[in-house]
Amino acid sequence: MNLQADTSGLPAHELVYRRLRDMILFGELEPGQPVTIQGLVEHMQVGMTPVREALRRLTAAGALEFQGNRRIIVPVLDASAIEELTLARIALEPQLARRAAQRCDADGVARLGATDARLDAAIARGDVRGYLVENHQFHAEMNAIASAPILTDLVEGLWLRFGPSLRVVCGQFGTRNLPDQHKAILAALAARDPEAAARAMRADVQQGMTQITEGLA
Amino acid sequence: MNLQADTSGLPAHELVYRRLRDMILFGELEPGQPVTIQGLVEHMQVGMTPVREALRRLTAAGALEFQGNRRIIVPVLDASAIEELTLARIALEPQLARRAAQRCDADGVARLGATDARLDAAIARGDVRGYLVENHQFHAEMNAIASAPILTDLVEGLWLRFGPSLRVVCGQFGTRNLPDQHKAILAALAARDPEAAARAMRADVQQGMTQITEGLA
DNA sequence: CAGTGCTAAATTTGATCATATTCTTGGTGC
DNA sequence: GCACCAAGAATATGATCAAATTTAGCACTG
Repeated sequence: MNLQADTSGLPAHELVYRRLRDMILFGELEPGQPVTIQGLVEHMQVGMTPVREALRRLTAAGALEFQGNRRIIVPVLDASAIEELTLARIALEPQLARRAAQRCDADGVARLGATDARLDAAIARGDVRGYLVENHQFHAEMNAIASAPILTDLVEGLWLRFGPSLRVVCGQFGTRNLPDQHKAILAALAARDPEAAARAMRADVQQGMTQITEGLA
Repeated sequence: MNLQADTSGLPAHELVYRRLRDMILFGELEPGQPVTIQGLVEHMQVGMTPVREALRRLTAAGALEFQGNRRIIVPVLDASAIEELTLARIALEPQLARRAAQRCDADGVARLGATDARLDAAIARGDVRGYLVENHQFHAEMNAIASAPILTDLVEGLWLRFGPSLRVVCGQFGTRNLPDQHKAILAALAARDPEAAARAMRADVQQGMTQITEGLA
């Protein structure tokens, strides 16, 4: 399982992008925090051109927000943003689960099961970052099985938008009280039942987004 | 009606982005065509940094495709890409129509009606580019009424993905045979009937994507 | 002798950086 | 409280380096 897929030879702007994306997804940046080009230039030991390109990609995806005044910040989600994100996730992610159930083989179920076990372990030891990483990994692996690159792209963009806020909520409550529907999803995939997979995913999304809503209220 | 909203004072990378986006949406680029940084630098009389940033934004949105070899091309859609785009549009755009119907006032209906009239005029005079511009404008105005910035962003990204291919299809058949559901959408908005608006939008999307599928077959 | 395929030089294109310029902002004096 | 000035940050350019593609030359084979 090679999470850290060979980074040598990749252009600097790609590496900066990935590091920033992980920082957003896994909670090293918090909502409202300003992100400066110069700060990243120093922090990452690279010129400003690659930094600028990475920031453009992330602002284009909505993972960062461009304030008119040449300032960039990590977006702060209001109630209506959360509502839109919920709507979009519920519209898209069950579709991916459905496709995954149609294409999943025993090997895929096994890999997802292993990821889910690592997720449970992270919860058990109270490891917030581990939870965020494995939870994302679980969904990413499922999306890979669905082999729908465009839908997966869209969904990844949504995750980037709520990543920092999810981290805030987890930071408040720790890893207690983090129920998910992963067992039901796994069962549906193993049974090759697309509709059950879609239903379980819908429930998982709904549950996750409710947590964000309540945590930020 | 100020389409060309004040461009003075905007940074060069923003202007390059908008020009490129319009070229993609309204058919000045065709699927498979390579897009080079240096070419754009000459064509647009700006330095390479702004061009690079605009290209990163567009590749992040899926409007352009990054070939591993440092080359960028306009994406060529295969059947499965069209299927995914159709799925995503049907999942999202009816939702926007529903919200628009809930928030639309008489003024909004009037503006949309005017845009649709210009669209019909463009079809009547066989103006393919005019058709593409006004068709996009119609949907953009409706999305503005829906006031759901995140969903609108997502949908705009989808349009960027199929823009060049839509242009190819229109180029083949001219503006004959370009039916749409705009009259039904307008009626639903005027009647403040969210479900009818969603149904009509679903039909409009389905119709448009079917045309692309058949045109490229 | 013509055609094919390989190798290497040349050209084109992309990536990065250092630097100059412009804009925003926060402080200072009136 | 308002105008002005200085500091810092973002924007934009051109130069430089690296990588990839194309082209040209050459040998080899049918």
